[in-house]
Amino acid sequence: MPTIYDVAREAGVSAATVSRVLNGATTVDPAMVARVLTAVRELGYRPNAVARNLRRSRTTLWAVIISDIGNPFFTAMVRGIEDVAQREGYSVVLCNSDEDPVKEETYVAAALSEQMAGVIISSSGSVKAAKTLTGSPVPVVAVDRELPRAVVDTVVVDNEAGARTATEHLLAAGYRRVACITGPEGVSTADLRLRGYTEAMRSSAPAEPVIVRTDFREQGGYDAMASLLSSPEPPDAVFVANNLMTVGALRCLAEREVAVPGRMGLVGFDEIPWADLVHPSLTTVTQPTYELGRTAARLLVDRIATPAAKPARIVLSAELHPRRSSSR
Amino acid sequence: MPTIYDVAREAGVSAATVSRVLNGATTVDPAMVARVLTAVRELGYRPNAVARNLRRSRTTLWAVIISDIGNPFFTAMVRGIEDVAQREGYSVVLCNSDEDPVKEETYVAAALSEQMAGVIISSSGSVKAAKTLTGSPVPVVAVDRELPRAVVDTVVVDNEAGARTATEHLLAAGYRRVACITGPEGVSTADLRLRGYTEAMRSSAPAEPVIVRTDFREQGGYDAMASLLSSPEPPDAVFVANNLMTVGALRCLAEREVAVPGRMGLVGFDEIPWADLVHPSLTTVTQPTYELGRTAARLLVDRIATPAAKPARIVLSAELHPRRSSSR
DNA sequence: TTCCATCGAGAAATCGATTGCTCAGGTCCT
DNA sequence: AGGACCTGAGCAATCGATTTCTCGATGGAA
Repeated sequence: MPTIYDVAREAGVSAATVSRVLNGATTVDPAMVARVLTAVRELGYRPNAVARNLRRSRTTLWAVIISDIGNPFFTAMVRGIEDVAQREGYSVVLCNSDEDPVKEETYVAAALSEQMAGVIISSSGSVKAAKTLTGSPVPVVAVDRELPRAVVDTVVVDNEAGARTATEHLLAAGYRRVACITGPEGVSTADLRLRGYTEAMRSSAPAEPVIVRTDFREQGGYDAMASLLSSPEPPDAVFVANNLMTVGALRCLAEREVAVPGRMGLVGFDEIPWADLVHPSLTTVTQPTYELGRTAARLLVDRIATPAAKPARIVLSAELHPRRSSSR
Repeated sequence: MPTIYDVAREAGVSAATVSRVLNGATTVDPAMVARVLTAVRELGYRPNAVARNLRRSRTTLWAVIISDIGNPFFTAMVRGIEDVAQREGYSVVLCNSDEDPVKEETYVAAALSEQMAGVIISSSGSVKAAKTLTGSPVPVVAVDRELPRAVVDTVVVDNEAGARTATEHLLAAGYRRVACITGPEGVSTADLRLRGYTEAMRSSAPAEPVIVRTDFREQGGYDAMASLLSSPEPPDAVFVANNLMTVGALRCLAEREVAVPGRMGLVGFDEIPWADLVHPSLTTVTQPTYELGRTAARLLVDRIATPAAKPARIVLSAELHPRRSSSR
């Protein structure tokens, strides 16, 4: 791989001039510019970004730390982030923490070591990772999930309201014993969606709340639904706090031939791809996923520009999409 | 951010010793090791990976360039790659080319500039990107799709055989006018699956092959199916060459209330999440997705170890999963 | 013609970590 | 006791690009 010195020699100029041609471009004689560009082309020179980053002590990489790359919700969000990043001249490095706090900490450490220009994170709950981030000078934006015990730029949806609406929707449809399947404690979306559910139940439900906590995965939803079904007094409807768990729950119901929505009503949080094509079509609370990503990216751009600004907090709204699975 | 010199001063040793403590660990007095580690902890020192990479002239990052991050097939594959990478001490940088050759070229250029340790790519067809890669010293592995006009380590499934099986399955079920919806010319999976279909039609079909080319997206599948339906002599079955297009096709059929499998048989290539829960459940040709990723990652590890070895070519097999959408 | 301002380009320092080389001090053998 | 050898740690070069400083050349004004 040729270096800037090879180019300089080939063009008969100094390395400084080559650098100026490729970056500043000001104050360089057009004839030299031409010579340099020719040399660059002939040698197939490609600047060493590592050396540049070291000298400039900054990079053009963003670390985006999400908790499940298999979840279409996150990948849609990432698209929103990417589109902004690209326009602003940044590249996105996607890190998949897999809902594992230890992996999350590893990725955070790597992002800092690699001198990333910024971090966008959807926390899987590691307080240590959060502390490391806030204790460092790197700009951070929390998206979808709050960063535990930290005050940073944040973009979320109104999880509580969304969950309340979903639960009330089930109650209004005539379901009585509405249960809730939610995610791990300490993950803000799990806790807030649970709170929305509990509130709705408190204020208007004829039955006590029934809560199952599990991970945010398909298998978790399956298992949770199985345990609900085998309880002495099974619910007649369930509000499920994320998309993959909803699919798991539905699969469980399908396997056991429990009629949905006849014997069991179902509402899920998050968009589910082809939710309209499954049988029955799924009622969901959808979020402006792409917008969530875009907004987070914009906040990060602002934060990089003015590191001292007061942290922003943006709450987008979630919307109920009634379909078959909740209609009695 | 403290540097290695700050640590050295704090511990009363030279920077070289700090480096040796944190890396080599050989030939350092235990007392000094302790002093250094204490200083590291107290200062919250975190080695600057950029500087290290420059000095070592190598990194521990892999660029994984895929063509659609929204496609669950790719994300599953990425998991396989990640698991191997993690075990081998590499981090994975995911790059989403979005089926856009220009974006692909940009990412390839970035990977080279950033001195990535290796590249795993599922080409969206850019010959230029392929040339750049093979003309560079960086280890490359092609996965899922061949790298155009290049001889590199490759992991694919037997697309031709899979497509042939799928088509023969439809013919055996009694469908006559079987059409094919496939992806862009120049993308190996699109071309090979088409060839498998054509072979099956040649050898045993009562009707002429009907082919629609589109992109590998859901909307593309939708549009392709719409155009097939509005042709003077619509097919009675369709083989669709990837998962997202299959979903698009199914949505089109559902909207127009074309009975599947009654009036139209359907088989798709690639795993489709909850293919068993949609209505009707979808017959698919599935690939060992995770294994594809793992194998590619292993090849990359080998290639990095022995750059001069002869390129390997591994073909895994795809398997037909008959479900409702193709049963007459 | 001389002097000053301006412009353009090179020399060299720099970013932070790694590593080859060197050398001091101690051990062991003869 | 003297010399060979080994251990452990520091000095300084190095990776490749950027950027400050410096200086020569040019042009315009007096």
